[in-house]
Amino acid sequence: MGLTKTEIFTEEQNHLATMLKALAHPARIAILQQIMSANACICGDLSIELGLAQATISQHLKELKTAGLIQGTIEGVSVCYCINPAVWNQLKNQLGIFLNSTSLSNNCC
Amino acid sequence: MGLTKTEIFTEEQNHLATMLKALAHPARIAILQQIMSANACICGDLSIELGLAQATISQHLKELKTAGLIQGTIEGVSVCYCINPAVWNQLKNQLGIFLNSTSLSNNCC
DNA sequence: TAATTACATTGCAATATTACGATGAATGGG
DNA sequence: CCCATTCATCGTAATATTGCAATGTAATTA
Repeated sequence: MGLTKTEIFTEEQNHLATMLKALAHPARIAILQQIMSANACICGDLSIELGLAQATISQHLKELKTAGLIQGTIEGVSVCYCINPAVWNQLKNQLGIFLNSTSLSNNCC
Repeated sequence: MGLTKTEIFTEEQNHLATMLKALAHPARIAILQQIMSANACICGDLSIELGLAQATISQHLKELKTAGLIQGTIEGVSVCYCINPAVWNQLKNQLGIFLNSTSLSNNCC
C-alpha cells in the first residue's frame, strides 16, 4: 500500500510525525545546521557546500518550507532562507513533551 | 535514485537522521506513547489498541528495535517491549543540541 | 534587449516505505 | 503429543522518496 493510515491517529501524532519526517534526512539536517550556524539566511551556495545538485537542494528546501520549519524571502536574484522561529519552537515543545513522557527508571525488560 | 548519499554527510548527521526516521511515523509515535504511558512493557495488544494489523505493528516494532529505541524480551508466549533508556537519552541530548543551535532572534527573512 | 545568474519545476529511474494476508516458529496448556 | 496463542517473517501491491539532468522563470547586468 505505502499509504499511511492517518485517519487512525490523533492530529498531534500526525503533526509530530510530519515534522520529524521533514527532519529525517541527513541532507536536510545539514541544510538546517548551515542555516543556523550562519544565524541568518544562507542563500544558494548550499549546493556547493553540501555536494548535492542544485535541483536536489531546492527540493529539500521545499520540503522544509512546506513543513513550515524554514521560510524564504526573495533577495534580488537569490533567495534567503532562515528558520521559522514560531514553528521551530512549537516543534521543540511538542518534541520535548514526547521525549520526556517516560520516567527512564523502569526495570521491566 | 531513491538512495540517500550517506557518504557525503557526517556520522552524526546520518545517525540523527536515522533516529528521526524511526520516529517519523504516527503509528510508531503512538506505539512509543503507549509503551511510555504504561511505563513498562506493553506486549501484543498494540494491534487491537491502534487498529492496525498484527503484521504491521510487528514491522513497526522491528524498526524501533533496529533503531535501538526500544528493546524486547520474551515473556512466555508474548514479548515485552520497553524504551531503551540509553539510546533514548542519547537521542534527547543530540536532538536538544540540534534544536537549540539557533538563537531565534534573527531578523533576517 | 540579450545574456547571465539564481532558483524552481518537471520528468524520469532507482529504491524505500507502508500495510496486510498468509505462513512459519516458539511457547504453554491440556 | 496436539492445539491454541503470540509474535515474526515472507510475499505482494500501492505509494513515497531520493537524486539528477533538463528545462522554465524571474530578476540583474551589460
